[in-house]
Amino acid sequence: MANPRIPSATVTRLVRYLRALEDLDQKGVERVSSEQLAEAAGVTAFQVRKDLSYFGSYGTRGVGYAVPFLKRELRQILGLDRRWRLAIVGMGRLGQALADYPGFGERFALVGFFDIDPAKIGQKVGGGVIEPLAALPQAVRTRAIEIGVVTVPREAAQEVVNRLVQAGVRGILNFAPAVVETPPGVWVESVDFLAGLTRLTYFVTQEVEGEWI
Amino acid sequence: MANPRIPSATVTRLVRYLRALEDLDQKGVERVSSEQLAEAAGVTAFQVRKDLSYFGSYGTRGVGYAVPFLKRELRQILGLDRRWRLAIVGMGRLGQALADYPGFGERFALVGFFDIDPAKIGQKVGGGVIEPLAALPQAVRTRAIEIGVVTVPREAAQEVVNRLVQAGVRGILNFAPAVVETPPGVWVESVDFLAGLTRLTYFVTQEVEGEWI
DNA sequence: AGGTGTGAATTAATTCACAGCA
DNA sequence: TGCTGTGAATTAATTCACACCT
Repeated sequence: MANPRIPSATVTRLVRYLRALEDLDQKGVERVSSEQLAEAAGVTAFQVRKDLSYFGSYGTRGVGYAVPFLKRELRQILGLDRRWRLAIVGMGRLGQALADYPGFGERFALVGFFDIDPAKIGQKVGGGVIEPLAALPQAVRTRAIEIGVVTVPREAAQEVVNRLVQAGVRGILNFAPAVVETPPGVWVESVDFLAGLTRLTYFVTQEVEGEWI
Repeated sequence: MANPRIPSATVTRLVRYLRALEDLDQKGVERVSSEQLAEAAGVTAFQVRKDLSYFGSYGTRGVGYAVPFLKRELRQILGLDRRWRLAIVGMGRLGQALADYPGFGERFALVGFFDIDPAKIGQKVGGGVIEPLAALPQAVRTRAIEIGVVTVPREAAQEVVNRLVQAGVRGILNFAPAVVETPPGVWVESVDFLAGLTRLTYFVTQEVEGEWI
């Protein structure tokens, strides 16, 4: 029924299941089988059932899963049943793009925008104003910021992460192409498109050489 | 000596090793042990040695690895010993940010920028001009485009991937928060920051509840 | 009959221990 | 002596088969 130890790949797949369920829900579909959900998420039906079974029993035998119910359950499991408070550090092009990204709205509140460049301080972005990095510690406390989004250059990433950790955030979403360290209890997820692109060149190269599939 | 079957996690780590080696090389370091390289890449020394051993023997027992040599070897393994030709489809904010991203220069040539919005056609970006999507098939052929970068909204992603595949690209770097399908022989890597952010909320939530580490 | 939930079997990835070479 | 390279052991993840419920 509950959690012995969840494979982290399972968590990644839960996000896909949730997206598939949101699509289905929007189309008015009320029930899915593991087979259908698997199809929509691009995995196998075994995988779907096993993944869900780590967290509980959400389906009905002989019937399938109720879409709105499973959607709600997955949201809760993934911690999306509340609004997280985020700050972005590094208001270059990427930081600004994120500040204006429409997909944030519902589940995330962008409540801080920081940069070290004096020329940027005071500029308006998304729903706020760019502040100096020195204002971070107080902002994290007074605005209850839980997650820091790091969009600074590679060289500055670890230093910014340190400051965020010091200020008291619980998690970090790192966009810099760097391996950053955090103490236990502070989680990091990295989004690294250059690494993705390089994996791609590797696989394409292998395939071209035809040495193995 | 050579490849029985490479764990895909190994390929991901090779990218980190290469970055660490580039840092070390820049600092003028000429030799590293697996211990030092592991430290720099944030993994264990066992891992480094095992990962490298899938591809060959690059070190000297009792001494370590020669930095410039290993760097070159990893570049070759990862397919970075040549310049790849890319096109970006979807010239919204993210597409434009990528078009101007300085990190592309050396190993990637951006040779096409496409959008479906007539208002965008003809605008200048990065090193080129935005063209209509209808011009894609010919461009892929005449400019030998190998990789398509997809920066369109979620709903349009699969359709654009289909067109890129049809046009003849070998790999796709997908930024849309969607699971996209390709036929065998065409590789996809997805870069999905919303998925990353959701994994983060999951882990932080678990930690807060304190049920398991 | 139909489809979930899960223990067992299989396969994959990581960790370890140490032989082997400079 | 020191550090790599790798088979063997361990641990983790995936796949499967089927008992079980509606």
